[in-house]
Amino acid sequence: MSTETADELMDATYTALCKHGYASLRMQDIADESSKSKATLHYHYESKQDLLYALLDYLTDSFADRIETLEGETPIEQLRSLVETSLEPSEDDARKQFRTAVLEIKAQGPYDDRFRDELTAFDRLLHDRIRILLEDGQDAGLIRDDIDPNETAEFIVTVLNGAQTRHVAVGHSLECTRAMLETYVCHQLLAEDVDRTEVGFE
Amino acid sequence: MSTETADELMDATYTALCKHGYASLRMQDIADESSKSKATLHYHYESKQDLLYALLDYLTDSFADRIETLEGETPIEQLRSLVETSLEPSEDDARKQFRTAVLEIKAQGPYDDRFRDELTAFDRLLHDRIRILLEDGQDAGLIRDDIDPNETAEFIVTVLNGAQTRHVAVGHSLECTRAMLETYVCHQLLAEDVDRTEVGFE
DNA sequence: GATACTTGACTGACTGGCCAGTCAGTTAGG
DNA sequence: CCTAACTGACTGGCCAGTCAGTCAAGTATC
Repeated sequence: MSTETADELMDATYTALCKHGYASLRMQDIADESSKSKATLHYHYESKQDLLYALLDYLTDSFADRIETLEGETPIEQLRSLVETSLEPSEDDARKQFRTAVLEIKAQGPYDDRFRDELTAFDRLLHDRIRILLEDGQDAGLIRDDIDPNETAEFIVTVLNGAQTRHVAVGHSLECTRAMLETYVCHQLLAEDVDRTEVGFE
Repeated sequence: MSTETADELMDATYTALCKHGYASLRMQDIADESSKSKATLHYHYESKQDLLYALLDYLTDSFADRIETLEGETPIEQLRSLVETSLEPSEDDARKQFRTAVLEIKAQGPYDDRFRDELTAFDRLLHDRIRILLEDGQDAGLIRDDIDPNETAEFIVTVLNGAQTRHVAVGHSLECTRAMLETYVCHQLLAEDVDRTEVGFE
């Protein structure tokens, strides 16, 4: 399969997944989003599951790239940027639909080993990135030395997951969680002698 | 329909939902868990969806009862008890399977108004209960006056959601989140002049 | 107290629609 | 030619929902 075709199919799968959701996603929906027929999808991919696994790989890779370089001078600002990306409001439907599809897939984790592995990779990427930001923050004297970067990163990842789940399930505001997380970072994590305004706090 | 039959069908639906998950739940699975036939389920309930809506009502009611009275003398201890119930480890599979099914249903929120309404009721029950505990804690002088009980309750509900999502999706430990939440309460919420040992902190 | 009628609960067997996956081809580039 | 890419038409399994009936527990009628 040519790279263009592969990319086209990944795009089509992504679009169809967002549009229809995981549960009611049909191979025909994916074909409809591409220039290829349903039979062609089966020609390139063993099964519908395989196609979805390929999409998850693809998304994980692009997520890894995206969190590599973050906006902001200090680790604190970079952390803020990471959080803002994760909790960016779904003004257009597209983002919320994607988050919904991801949540559907998360709920399939226990039934599908491959999904769980992909989700675990995703989770770990995010966790490790945050842990490193916290460690960098400690090295720069911006973050208290008495917090555990590992556990704190776990906590932040959990909060991000919670915000996304509630956003999808009950329409809860992402912004509300973002604000609480900002407060948490400012009061619990920031070293006492740091000038708040220097790291973007009011 | 007699109350016994109704209860039996709710039990059967609950058991089948946990055993098979939402996505692959068939009417036959539910019938298999009860003494009735599949056709009887359709006799009592318009559709499979209706049966599930009835189950959610049933579960929401029993959840409301359960959070009414919480173990513990002080609001702090009661909050701890509520958190522990929400994050009780899934030593037996049953609890994890139920959490998985709930997550599957949460991910259906955007596609099903009735589900979203039920989920919203559930979310609000939990949020309001926590808000009241925080307010009681403020009245008793146990919790800082400068935190907003409403926003803080939102934050805690979000953390609980996140813990459950990660637990289901990637098998992340619930205990780990429980511990971080304990620290959060102790450092961010507890009033400064409170003797930590009096409210169960080490 | 026997007979017929009614009704609610229940069921086995069936149907119709849906959809992943298959297959026997066609087409185009090398 | 040969092969990889591609396709329309088809198939088989699955499952929610339907239907024509059974059955037992009333309840009215004589």
